Amino acid sequence: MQLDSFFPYRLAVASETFSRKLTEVYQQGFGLSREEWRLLFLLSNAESLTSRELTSRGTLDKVQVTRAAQRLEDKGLISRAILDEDRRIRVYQCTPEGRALFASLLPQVEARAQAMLSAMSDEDRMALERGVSALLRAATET
Amino acid sequence: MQLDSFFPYRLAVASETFSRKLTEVYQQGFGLSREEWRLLFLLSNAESLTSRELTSRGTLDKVQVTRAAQRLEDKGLISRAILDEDRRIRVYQCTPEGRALFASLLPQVEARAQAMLSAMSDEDRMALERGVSALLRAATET
DNA sequence: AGTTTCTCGTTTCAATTGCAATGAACTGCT
DNA sequence: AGCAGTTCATTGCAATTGAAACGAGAAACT
Repeated sequence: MQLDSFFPYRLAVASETFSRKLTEVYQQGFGLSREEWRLLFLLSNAESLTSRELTSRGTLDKVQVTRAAQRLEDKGLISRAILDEDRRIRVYQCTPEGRALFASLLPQVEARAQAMLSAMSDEDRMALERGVSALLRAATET
Repeated sequence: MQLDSFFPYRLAVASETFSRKLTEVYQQGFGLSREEWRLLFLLSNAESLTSRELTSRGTLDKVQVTRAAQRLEDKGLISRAILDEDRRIRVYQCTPEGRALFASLLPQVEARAQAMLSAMSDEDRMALERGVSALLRAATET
């Protein structure tokens, strides 16, 4: 068995290199980590989200949310408040700066992704899309 | 734009969860990290490999190789020697214990992977295989 | 009301990682 | 042979991460 013909390995490498090229964009663009990027992504869509919602929607546990949110707040990209009904829970919200940054960053990230995907044939791209969707289902259920 | 319809995100999540389920096997089986697993994989195929070859073949840089090899050596799974022709370079080799462990671990890892993949239809699985191969090419070239 | 139990977010501490610096060993040039 | 530059692996240090512990707040039970 060769390592580079071992499917799990190729999947990991493919995903890592793809991901890394995208990370470069928001990393160099504003020093955002992947966790911060994900939170900003989620928050820029919604009016506001609680810590609870952030941990359930994304793939981040509560510690990661705390830390990523802390940094985003330090950078002035999101705001953090205490929920009145339950004073344990935090409510996060994008600041205008956060929304502006995300709005300028998203097209760049998408462009970078497109650049790689458009190096593939239409059939390959469709196969990838289909395969990943199926894998996502299978891996989370199994 | 929804995060969970954003392809790069779904790819990352799919790959992470898939990878994590495999990691559990050699993690619980013998406390191996992914880097250690990869090195063991490479070394169990070859008679011996130099540090130089390990860094070029795998996705690990020289620091990661040094550290993963250090741990594998501590566990008695590989041996480390100095190359005569060039005394800077290390030659790594699986010990019998290392080979035995790998031989018992690989089927388990493969079984785990198969369990997830067989939850997919044949068409989806083929699409995934094809898509990932194409992505691997595209992402490394672009 | 008071006490226990549970659910949060945050903190703490140890382990891991990434990057730059170090030192050993080789190469090429004079 | 001797020196300058290069290529290795390793190490030191700061930043990141993960897991357990913590403390505040809510819920449940008496």
